[in-house]
Amino acid sequence: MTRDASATRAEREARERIEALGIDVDAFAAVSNIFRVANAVRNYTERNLLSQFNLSFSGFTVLWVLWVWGPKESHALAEESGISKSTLTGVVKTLERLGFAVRKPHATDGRRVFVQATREGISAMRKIFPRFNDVEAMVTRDLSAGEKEGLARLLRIMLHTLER
Amino acid sequence: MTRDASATRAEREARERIEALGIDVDAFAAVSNIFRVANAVRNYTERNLLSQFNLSFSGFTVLWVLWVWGPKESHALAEESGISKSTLTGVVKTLERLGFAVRKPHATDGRRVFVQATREGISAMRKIFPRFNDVEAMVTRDLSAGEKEGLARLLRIMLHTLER
DNA sequence: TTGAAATCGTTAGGCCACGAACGATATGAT
DNA sequence: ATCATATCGTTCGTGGCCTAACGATTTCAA
Repeated sequence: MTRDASATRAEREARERIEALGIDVDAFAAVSNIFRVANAVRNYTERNLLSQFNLSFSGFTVLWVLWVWGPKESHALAEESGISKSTLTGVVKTLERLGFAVRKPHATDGRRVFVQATREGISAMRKIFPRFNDVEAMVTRDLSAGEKEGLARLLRIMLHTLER
Repeated sequence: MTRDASATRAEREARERIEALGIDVDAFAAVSNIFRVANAVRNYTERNLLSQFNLSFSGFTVLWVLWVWGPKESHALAEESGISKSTLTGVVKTLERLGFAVRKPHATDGRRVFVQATREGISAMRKIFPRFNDVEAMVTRDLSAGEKEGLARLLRIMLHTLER
């Protein structure tokens, strides 16, 4: 069968080892599979796509945010990218080295810094993003459109739960 | 409303910026939300639970695998934990320093190494895992049991797709 | 108007992440 | 028995990732 949604061997093992402890097995299955999929997709895209552009997954994410939102201040860029500001400092340094982004000082506030994508950064994203989306389509190819929407809906509920 | 599954602002922005490019928007929404949730839950557990035991998320994962499966050879342990063997070397070093795991040479093959959890490692996992599961239950608290199962099912389909 | 407090991005230190290359060991063909 | 080949875990180099602490700057109250 093409769509094998039975529990993996790891899950069955875990279930046996754990059953006595009063564990919420549904929550465990849902969350641990989120980690598995995220990890697998991240590794796949880094190896097979992003490495060709010398981009890490985080570098790609940050550049993507800059592409979609336009110039952003550091703290907002970090938050939107899901990384800490100190990590962002390093990532932006790498993006600058690659010629994909630049830092711009704030006009009136000497503490603040804008980051914006360069023309090369934009141009690279226009090449990369469709291919990234190809990977997204590939990894979800055994889900129907309705299932993809349902998946996204459930995940958004979780995000909303986490944001409180 | 308690369950807000409408698209986030980021998603709406992205959609506008992207619509012209022939992108698979359902795949995009599904996959990008997987990353968002995984990232958020990982950060949450590292900050609020694992840090108390000096464990990183990877350290926790590896120790969890050892707890569930018993002693494992390095390559299998790395694979099951979703990290590379070179990363595993470092993580096991940390676990050894914490007293949570030990390395055991293979009886007849000088190249191979077993890793196994110590009594302290097992004891720590018995404390940590229920609390980890509490977090899993918390982040999925706005999903019904059926929705959690459905979520896990869709993710397993994706894993199966990726494993080919 | 000066001095405490808040806020900004960066740095420092530690661990984790990968691929590539390495030394040690084992295997298999001749 | 020997030598090429394969396989194992580790090391190396580079970069990402975090928190805590820092200097620089701004804000705001006295």
